[in-house]
Amino acid sequence: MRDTCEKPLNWRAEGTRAIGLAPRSLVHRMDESDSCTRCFQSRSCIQAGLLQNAKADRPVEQTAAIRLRKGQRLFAAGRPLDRVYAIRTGSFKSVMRAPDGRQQILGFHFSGDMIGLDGYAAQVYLCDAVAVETSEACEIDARVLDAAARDYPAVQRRIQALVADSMRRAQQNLLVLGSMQGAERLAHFLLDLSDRHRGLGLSSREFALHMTRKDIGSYLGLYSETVSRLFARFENAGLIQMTRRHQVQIADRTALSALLGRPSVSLRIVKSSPPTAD
Amino acid sequence: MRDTCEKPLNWRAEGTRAIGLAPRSLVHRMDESDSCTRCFQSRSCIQAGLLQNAKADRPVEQTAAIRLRKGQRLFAAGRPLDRVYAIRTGSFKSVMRAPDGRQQILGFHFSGDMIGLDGYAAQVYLCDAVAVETSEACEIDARVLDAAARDYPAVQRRIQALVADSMRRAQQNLLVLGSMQGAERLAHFLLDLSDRHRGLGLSSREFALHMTRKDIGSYLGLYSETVSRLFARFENAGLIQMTRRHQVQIADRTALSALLGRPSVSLRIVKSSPPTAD
DNA sequence: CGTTGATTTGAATATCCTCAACGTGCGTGG
DNA sequence: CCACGCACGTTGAGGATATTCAAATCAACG
Repeated sequence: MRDTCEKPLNWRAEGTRAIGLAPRSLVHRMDESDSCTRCFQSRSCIQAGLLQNAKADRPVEQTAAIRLRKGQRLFAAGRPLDRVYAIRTGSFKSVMRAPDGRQQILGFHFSGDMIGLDGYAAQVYLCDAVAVETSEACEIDARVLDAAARDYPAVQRRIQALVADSMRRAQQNLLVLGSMQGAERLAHFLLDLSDRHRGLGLSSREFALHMTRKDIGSYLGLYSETVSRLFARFENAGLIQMTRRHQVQIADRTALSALLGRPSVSLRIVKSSPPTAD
Repeated sequence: MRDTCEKPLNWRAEGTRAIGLAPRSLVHRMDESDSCTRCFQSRSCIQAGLLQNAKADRPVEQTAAIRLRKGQRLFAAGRPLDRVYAIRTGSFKSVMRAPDGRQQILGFHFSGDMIGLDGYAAQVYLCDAVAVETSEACEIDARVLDAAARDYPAVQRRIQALVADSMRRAQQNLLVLGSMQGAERLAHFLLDLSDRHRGLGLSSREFALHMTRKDIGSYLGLYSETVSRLFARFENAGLIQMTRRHQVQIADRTALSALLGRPSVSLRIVKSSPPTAD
């Protein structure tokens, strides 16, 4: 019943993780650097991850992963939820649009995350999903997923956990927006990203921020200028370092965490731009 | 199979509405002013509403509704979700506590609302539920609910819809906190309450705000002083009128709605406190 | 190499927080 | 029933924080 390849799969960086219950439960494994498209582009990895764990084997259908360029929309709010998506590469943002044109970014999603599940109960997408950069997503048919959930308790539980996460995340963000001020919000954001990157097996110390300052601002309830200034303050205070325009390095994780929990106590300039040789 | 009383039930004001799919689907009906405790205090109304609609009859267990005084807690975040609750009378707030002691109010809930369902997927309560005033709630055993959901698609759908609502509400509030300023947030809050009161068959023009200014502030991401000042500005501008300390009357709904969608344009004093004879 | 969009920086302003004092209403107990 | 105490609410003044508008800089891309 195995189909394509036998190589180890970098489950964490691929769509499979989204549903897969544990790496060892996957049928297919593949090297991180391997790009065996035949396997990646099929729905097989995901379903294999699902069904193998449920102690079943199933024939696998071949479908292409969806590729989106920056700014393109994966799904639109209000549409009936017929598929959910596992992000293979790149990143997406969840955008909510108010009738008056205003928009709010509800979250950012990275490789391995599932998106669309916040609308699972409503059976309707609650927000737009827009690619932050060129990205690929595996589509998972909602009916197939429902069927799997009906037949296999483990799958059912996994889906529930993912839905629960999106609820928890929304409520957590309410706390962030409702009772933190700028510097604290940004610190929280950076630490959250850091943790999630660690979860992906990537560096939690240095990572890319492909979204714009405006996007970060929308997510944090701030204006892009404010975000920009906060980044500058963090850098001056020695908390972070911008290695490139969209690449941040956590220089002092402890001090960043210390920003949480209390108002923006100090943020004194630590190094007044000493002309160091780098 | 019917047990206690045959009188018409004010479904809207009672816990039954929470799950009941439509008033006419209820087995038991009772007059609004009637206090037939035997029926109200039993789980029967709720389950009858559930099961009758699903075209089934079942024996009914007798359990008391829970009565809480102001400030008492119905359930606590982190505990396994073994029951959900339908509010019979009074009101509750959902409170999230951060490890650092800070707290954020996630929502207010009134008679007829179900609470606890935001943690349904997680199988754990995600927040505390605290009585805003003396209140009564009917408990619904999660296992009984699950069983009903398994057996009856209509019940399943109803629960999903309620879970979906709590998700939608959380996301909507993210928009409010993330991209509206004080006056707009309060206007939104008042209009939301107004609509919900209409939904309960109560006046959408005048209603009570039993929660404190501090609670409203926490919910809206503002300080109680700011909330107080905003109320004063609204009253001066002729948008609302405080009939009592905790009773508000929407005087100019159109103008209130107009506050949404754009920044706090004007809020000019309409009547400079003319010494009217009242 | 020029155009475009994003980002940074500056200055002025608005909003909201913070502290403090005072007023009000409510419940308790005399 | 009244007096008291206490929590809540209101109001004011000052300051911190974030917005807003404007201009300059930077980066990416054709």
